[in-house]
Amino acid sequence: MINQELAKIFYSISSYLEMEEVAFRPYAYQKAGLVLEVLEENVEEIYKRGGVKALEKIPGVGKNIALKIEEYIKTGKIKYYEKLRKKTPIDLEDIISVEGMGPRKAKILYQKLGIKNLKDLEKAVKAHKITPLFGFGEKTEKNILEGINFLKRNKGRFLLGDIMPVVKEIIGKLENLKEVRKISVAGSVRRMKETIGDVDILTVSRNPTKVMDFFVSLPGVVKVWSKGGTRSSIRMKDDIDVDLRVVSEKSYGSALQYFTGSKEHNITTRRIAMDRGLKLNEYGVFKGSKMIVGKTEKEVYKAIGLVWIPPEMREDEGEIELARQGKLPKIIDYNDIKGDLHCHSDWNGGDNSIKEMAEAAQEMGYDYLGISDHTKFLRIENGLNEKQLTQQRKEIDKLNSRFHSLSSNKQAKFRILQGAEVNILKDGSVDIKDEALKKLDYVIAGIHSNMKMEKEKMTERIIRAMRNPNIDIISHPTGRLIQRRDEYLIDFDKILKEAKETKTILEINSFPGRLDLKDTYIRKAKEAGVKMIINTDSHHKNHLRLIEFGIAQARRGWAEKKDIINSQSLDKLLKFFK
DNA sequence: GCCGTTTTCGGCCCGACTGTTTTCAGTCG
Repeated sequence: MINQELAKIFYSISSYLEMEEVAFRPYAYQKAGLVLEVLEENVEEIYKRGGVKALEKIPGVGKNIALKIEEYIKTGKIKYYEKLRKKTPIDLEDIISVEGMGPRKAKILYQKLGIKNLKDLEKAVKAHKITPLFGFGEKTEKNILEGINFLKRNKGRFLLGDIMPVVKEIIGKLENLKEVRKISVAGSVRRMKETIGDVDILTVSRNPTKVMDFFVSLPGVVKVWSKGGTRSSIRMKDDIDVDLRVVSEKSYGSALQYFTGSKEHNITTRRIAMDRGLKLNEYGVFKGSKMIVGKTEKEVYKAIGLVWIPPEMREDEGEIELARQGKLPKIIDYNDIKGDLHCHSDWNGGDNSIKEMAEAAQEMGYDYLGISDHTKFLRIENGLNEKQLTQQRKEIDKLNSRFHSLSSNKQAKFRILQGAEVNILKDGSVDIKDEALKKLDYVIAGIHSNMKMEKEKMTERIIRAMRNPNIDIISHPTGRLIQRRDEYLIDFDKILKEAKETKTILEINSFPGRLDLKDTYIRKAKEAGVKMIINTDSHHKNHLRLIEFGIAQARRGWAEKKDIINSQSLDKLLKFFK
């Protein structure tokens, strides 16, 4: 967790420096933040092993930043950062989280109007105080207000991808206590919702007091809301609230069912219990005052005439009726994915070489990996042109023949595919010539510009791309960024119809801030018979693990193995491409 | 502030879009 804390601080320093119009240094801090965010080894351990010198070995970390990491490890603070914040005492991170606001504008608003936080900003905008300022017009006023409203709608919720590492760490520590007999996360985390309000953990223990003592003194606890024998509530760093409940072993299953929710799912299951003359609550299933079952979820569901329902499906969207009929779809499993086809390498935006990415994919047990680097329209990502794609093909061929000569069966079977993530331009054409596209194993197309088009035009734009006989996959099809940007205006039904006709595959992007397609669209796609692929959009080998969140989203959308093309073997996968 | 088959200084961070500025600055990917 300390790596992520430092990453956040370095990002923030980068913003402050940008505000002060310092050249290049913001980029250096940004880079350090990026690297730390995905670094496998804890910086504390690196420091313990080799001091500042070892820290300097981390790419993007030089002497200065290494010393700052050391300072943070020793004191929990970075003086340089404190100084920057004191100099311009505003909630910069909050203010620039408003779409369209950046460090420069934040500085002007602070200097001219004394705006320090979102509240000040909202007040000033509503009083039309910013329009008279140089560089701020009516549209800016409107955009800022919209941005603030967007943030407000999503306040207090965290991305599942940000919460999960914290949850895993806490559960890992509690599991190691010999007093803990059973433990599981419940609530929206267990249902793998894309955003999370707070974390609920359930446990069974013979010594609740000891477990609670341990819980409230975990590292990273900033506040103890309450501490009791059966329930304690804490706030962790980054304002994440965590509840721990100790329940009795005989009620563990019903408690888990009750606290996993969703509320709507529980209302319906309780009604079903009532219809059968039973009562269902967090302590068990009761007939009169006699408890029938409660130890496991499976027997709880069975007692009210249902088969066990995967947590991701528990939203009362029809799953209960299917469970009653024994007709629940067999949704895709977390182990079903055989390869990842949306990955970037150091040929442009990524951090790792094709070889490193391939080795990481092999470690995950994959059979294949697709490299799909950005193409030339995206200059910042150093997008590849036709000639560079040909060169990249040579490298991939070389790596593949090297894998084939290896003795281990699994490795010899492994294959790297060459794709590309081309850009769908304003008119629906793409930025790479057809002859070059034909030479690739598959082609992903995505929108990375002009996102504010009218609904009809945007839909037409995507449809034209899907009709291109070389384009196989549409990446992040709706363009949303959770809590940051709405999806673009599209007629999704029309897109599904065209995808089906042109045999174009829609991506489920696993990045925690995207999850695009989202669950409800996945279900629609499945019902329309449109094939999907779960990809990570990795820019670093460690991102490959994010596949978990894409699979979770697919499960929430009831997708089965047959709906997801990269649950298939390489031979079968290749048949899906045009 | 980092980095180095161009090694201890000089380069890195580009181009489109937006809003508003009549010639460009800030934001975003």
